[in-house]
Amino acid sequence: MTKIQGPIRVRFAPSPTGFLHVGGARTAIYNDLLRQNVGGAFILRIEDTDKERSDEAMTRQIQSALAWIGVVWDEGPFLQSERLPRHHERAEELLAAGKAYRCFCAPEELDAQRTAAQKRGEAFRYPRTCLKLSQQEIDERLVAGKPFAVRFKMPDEHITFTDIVRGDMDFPPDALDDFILLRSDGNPTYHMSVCVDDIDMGITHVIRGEDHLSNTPKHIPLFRALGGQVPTFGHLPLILGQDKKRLSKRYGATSVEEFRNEGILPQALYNFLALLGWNPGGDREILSRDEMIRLFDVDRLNASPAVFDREKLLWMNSQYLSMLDAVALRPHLEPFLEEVGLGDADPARLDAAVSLHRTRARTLRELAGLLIPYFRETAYDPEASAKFLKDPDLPGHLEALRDRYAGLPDFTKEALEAALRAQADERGIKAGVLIHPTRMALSGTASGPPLFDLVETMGREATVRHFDRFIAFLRQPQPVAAGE
RNA sequence: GUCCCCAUCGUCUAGUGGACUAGGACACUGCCCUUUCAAGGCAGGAACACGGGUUCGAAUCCCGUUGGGGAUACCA
Repeated sequence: MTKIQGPIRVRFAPSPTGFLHVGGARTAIYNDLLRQNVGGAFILRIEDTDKERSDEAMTRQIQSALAWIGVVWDEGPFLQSERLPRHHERAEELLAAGKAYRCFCAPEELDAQRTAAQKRGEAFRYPRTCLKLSQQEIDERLVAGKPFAVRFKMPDEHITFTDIVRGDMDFPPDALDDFILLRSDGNPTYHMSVCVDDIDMGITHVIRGEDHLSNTPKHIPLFRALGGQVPTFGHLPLILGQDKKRLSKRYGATSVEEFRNEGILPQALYNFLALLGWNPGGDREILSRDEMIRLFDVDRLNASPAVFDREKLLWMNSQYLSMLDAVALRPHLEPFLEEVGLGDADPARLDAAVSLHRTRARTLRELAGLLIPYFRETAYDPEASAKFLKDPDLPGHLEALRDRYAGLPDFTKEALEAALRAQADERGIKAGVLIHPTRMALSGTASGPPLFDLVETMGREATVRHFDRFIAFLRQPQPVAAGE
């Protein structure tokens, strides 16, 4: 297919009726990749003309979600609501030029006709009742103060265009009807607003969701009637849920904000969403934004819908967690540290602990949870600690090990390991007999990073304290289970 | 209902008429590594929706069926 030549002007035009959905985010990402790949400008436009459903807070929310995920826009945000007079003005021009006409038909009447047509198995098209009105009839209604909408006079011809992702499209004239440009309250409809804005903003490429595919044959003649350059279109397939139906709340998080709160890294979400419907060629899947920009090619955009796979997102996030070092992770981790009460923990120790645990967590929230034992006493996992209670020699072993560690000249993992193994030898036991309870004493769990890394990072003082506490735990009278 | 779009492992995908015994990734299973848990390495099971064509040859092109999705608004 044809290579897209820059500079181009693309736009992302969400309506602020909710948090930024992953589908919207993906659309923004493809616009971002295209814009960065070929050069030009990315325009952010907020389609807030539906005042009842729009919310200023959501507008800010969408911007912050886009910024967080790493989408860069060059112009805007422009609020569509502020351009209403302009939309109105252009509609008046179409009316004056005879490219649009007033429709006095009552909505209820049209609804009835629509239902009847559907019953007969036919597609309903506005029968152009009001197009046939004489000037005199129009004037009479105007004088009588009859409300009217303004309809676009659709040309009676096939509308064809080449969609970037779907190829050649052809819509026959009987599939289209004279849609409304201006409502009877004078407000422009979505179709009117988008086309006027796209023209005024010099948009050359419109990459949007598939739900707009059937709007495109309406928009193309409108662009022409308005004397504007018809942009190139590309319609992205939808993102589906596990049941292959449109992604919905039932499957958990669907907005960028929710993934952020769960502890997904922005790089991971960007990467994951970009690959949901686009393939850069080759087998690599972990790619930075810069690499994706370099490789981006609309020809490799998929036309079939994709199911959103949470598991794979989590996997990708864990890959990013492992790739980034503790310092790079710091700003992302901060809110989650606050959440678990580690907001003012010692940074050096925090970084050391993060390096030990990053490959063991799938989300930032999980990672923060794994860090707690380094700073606070935590409960011993009841199931995993139960078996240590059965060994009467264990408290003695651990006391000796504690004393050895307390007096160790250098508290390094090599020295710690040598000391532990030496003690095991002296006592004629296997190293594992000491290793496992020591891990439990320090972290409260049976799993985690290599033990001596854990001990070193914990530090001498805290280690000794943990030993004391665990020895006391082992020695306390054990409750006897009822019935035994 | 009508119009439009889509169809490769459970999922994301590679594949653009012969190199396909259909490749990779997630998930799953087994093995290795190992003080545990991860990570990593190796191996395994797992797909061309169905039916007709076209062609010497079809996952790939055409038609139909089925399934899924979208649009059918004075919502965006």
